[in-house]
Amino acid sequence: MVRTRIAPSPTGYPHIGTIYQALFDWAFAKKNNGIFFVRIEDTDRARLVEDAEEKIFAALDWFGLGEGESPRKGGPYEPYRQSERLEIYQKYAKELLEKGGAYYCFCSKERLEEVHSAQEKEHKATMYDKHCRNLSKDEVQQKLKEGIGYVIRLKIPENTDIVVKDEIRGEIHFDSNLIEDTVLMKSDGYPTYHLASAVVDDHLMQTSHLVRGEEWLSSLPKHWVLYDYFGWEKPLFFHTPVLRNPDKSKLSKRQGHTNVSWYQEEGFLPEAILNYLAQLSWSHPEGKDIFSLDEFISLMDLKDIKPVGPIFDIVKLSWLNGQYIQAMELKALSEKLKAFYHADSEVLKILESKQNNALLELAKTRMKTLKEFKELVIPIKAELSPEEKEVANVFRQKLEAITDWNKDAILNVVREVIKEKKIKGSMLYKVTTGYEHGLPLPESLEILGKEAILERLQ
RNA sequence: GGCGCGUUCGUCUAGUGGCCUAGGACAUCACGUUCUCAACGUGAAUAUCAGGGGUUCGAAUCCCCUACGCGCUACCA
Repeated sequence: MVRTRIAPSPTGYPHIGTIYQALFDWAFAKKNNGIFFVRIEDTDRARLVEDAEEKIFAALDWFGLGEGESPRKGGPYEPYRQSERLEIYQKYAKELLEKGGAYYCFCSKERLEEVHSAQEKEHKATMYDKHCRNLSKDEVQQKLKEGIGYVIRLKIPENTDIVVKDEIRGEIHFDSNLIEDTVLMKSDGYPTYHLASAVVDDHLMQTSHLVRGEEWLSSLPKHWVLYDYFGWEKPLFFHTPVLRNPDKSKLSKRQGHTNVSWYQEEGFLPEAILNYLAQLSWSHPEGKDIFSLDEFISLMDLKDIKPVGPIFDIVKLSWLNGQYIQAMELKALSEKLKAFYHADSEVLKILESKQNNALLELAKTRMKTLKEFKELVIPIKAELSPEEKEVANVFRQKLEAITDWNKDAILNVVREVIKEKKIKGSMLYKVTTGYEHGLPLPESLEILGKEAILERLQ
């Protein structure tokens, strides 16, 4: 049984990188008739954002990446929210303590800082010096009795070569002496990612293929050791590359757009974004750039993901989005636009008018995002120069003289004015729409009607 | 500093020892169409396959070194 998951932490609003992960998880589960589930990792109480969880699910729904099991849907491995699973982690931490795979650590923050700065001075790896690793049972009992705060740390074996396997990159070796005895249980009683997510929950929830960001690769040896201590079978690990800014750093708000909400506000289509994301580190066997989700599901495989961090190219995404818009049925496009402009009565009025379809047909190839629709159909008042005013006047008079209002007659007028006034076509657009370019004048003027146009040219 | 991962046109990529004098897509430029802008069509330019050593009759493809980029180096995930 294939079981994949995303495990977002509600410390911020939905990130495009989370969707990128979810896409591969979701598609792979679909492909294998498996389950894609969502677990909420809310163990970092300090950074918790109240409505973040709700927003994550809303984003998943918007993209159509629905999950089989989650806090909102329930499932056989409930609960799916880590803050509700505390006893479970405590139980396993205790088990590990008994097995000798972990130990109590009573070191103060101050002591840890001293150790780190001393190590830094000597240019050594900064890591816990295992000070509490060999405390005797009595010493531990004594300190516990005294009520000294503690954390539980993982006991990494010494002097061994830890060989882990990432399904995308192959075997990777780590010197165990360079792996820190990491904290498993914090002093507040909450577990860290290493204990809770990577190991206990993914084992208990039967994750078969674990897809996560490359930033976790460095801690894979810790998870490996943990699985071995518990004697559990490991999932297959796939570390996906991180999405990057144009300067190659990790995709950030400063340089790129990380929030899903930004893409929604700009009028990108979820299916186009998914298509873009899919072809970033995976490529269609026939070299296609545009392919459906179904096609992706049937052709993709997690091991075909490339380990190279791609730069997020908003220009190519825009092109793809434009292609999707062009390929849409008018009716579907109209619905999308209505939803997008639900709060904009001016645009809504046009979308609900009789001329809607004719206008959409003209607009279709001229917008890369839904947001660009508005300037194609809603004119603005632009400051006109004396020359432009004169052109507007002539244009108006000639249009007024048309008796049979149709695009051919309008086109004739357009040609005449351009010739007589020796102007470029763009000036005519400016005097009628406020923009230097827009929907073809003959067709759009015919659709809008003589009255409306004459009034606009006043 | 240490450890790990990575490196093919500006960008996303194809490529797994001979089909590669490296293919496609976006972007760029030109031409066609034309009432503007797009769309569409045609074409052009852009990569000594990070650099250097090997292995081989033959390497973008295998090995080693170096450089560079990125990630990790928290009682965050």
